[in-house]
Amino acid sequence: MTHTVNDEESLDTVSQTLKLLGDKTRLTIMKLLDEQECCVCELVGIFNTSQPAVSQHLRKLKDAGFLRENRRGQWIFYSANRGSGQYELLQSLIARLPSQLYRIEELEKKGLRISCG
Amino acid sequence: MTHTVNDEESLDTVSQTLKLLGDKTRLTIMKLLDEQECCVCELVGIFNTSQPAVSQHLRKLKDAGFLRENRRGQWIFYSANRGSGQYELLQSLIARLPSQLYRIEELEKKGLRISCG
DNA sequence: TTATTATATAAGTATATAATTATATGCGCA
DNA sequence: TGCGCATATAATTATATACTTATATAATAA
Repeated sequence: MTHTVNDEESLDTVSQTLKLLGDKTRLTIMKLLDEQECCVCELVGIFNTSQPAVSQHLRKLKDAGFLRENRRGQWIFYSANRGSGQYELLQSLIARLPSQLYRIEELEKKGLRISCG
Repeated sequence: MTHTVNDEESLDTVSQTLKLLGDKTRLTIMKLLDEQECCVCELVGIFNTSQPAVSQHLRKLKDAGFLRENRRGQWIFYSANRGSGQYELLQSLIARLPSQLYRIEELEKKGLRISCG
């Protein structure tokens, strides 16, 4: 058995995934969205970045197949796509991270939670 | 139990590690060096990059604690540092990748192998 | 010692990435 | 319809990253 094209693809796929998750904001977003569906404005309230910055991170994660989106009225709720072919890899990474649910609780204290879901 | 400083560190540590390994060349280097100790000139022969480029990748990996170095004469041999605190994370990633030993075999065929080790 | 080989580092350049600002789109409601 | 809010996209700017070229360091061998 020798080197195959699939081998190369595996290196490409994994390195691209790691590059995507090698950003602290995106990694945190994935951890949180694996625990709890959130809309964009909640994520904006949680992270110290602008709405476009959050949108752009979400776009990259969605393009890679890591997110599901779910519109309800004017809000778009995002959550981890557990059907992604890369979900197991994602899971093995975020399982190491502390829960981010406390961020949602902080949002609630500030009255910024969108609870229409 | 609430949010702690360690939690933040975990997010920082993991995201930095993923950023480091989110480069295809570095990821491949780590896979290979986990299987087989190699010197710099062998890695230069294997990857299509210059010697300084390889050196710079090795430096980053070494700074992160992922590599052990071992000088023998004029050669410096690198291998995965299995004692790294992050080795388990590293292992969970590279275990998914195909063996890179075929690259060593190709080197041998070209007569570029440093077999003094 | 000098020459040669292996490796590292520094400086510069090119490219990629993330963030901001500005604008567009889409939905709900008066 | 028109307005306000949520989100997305485009364009720009700032920053980070990877690579190249040039040079320095270290070891060996003549």
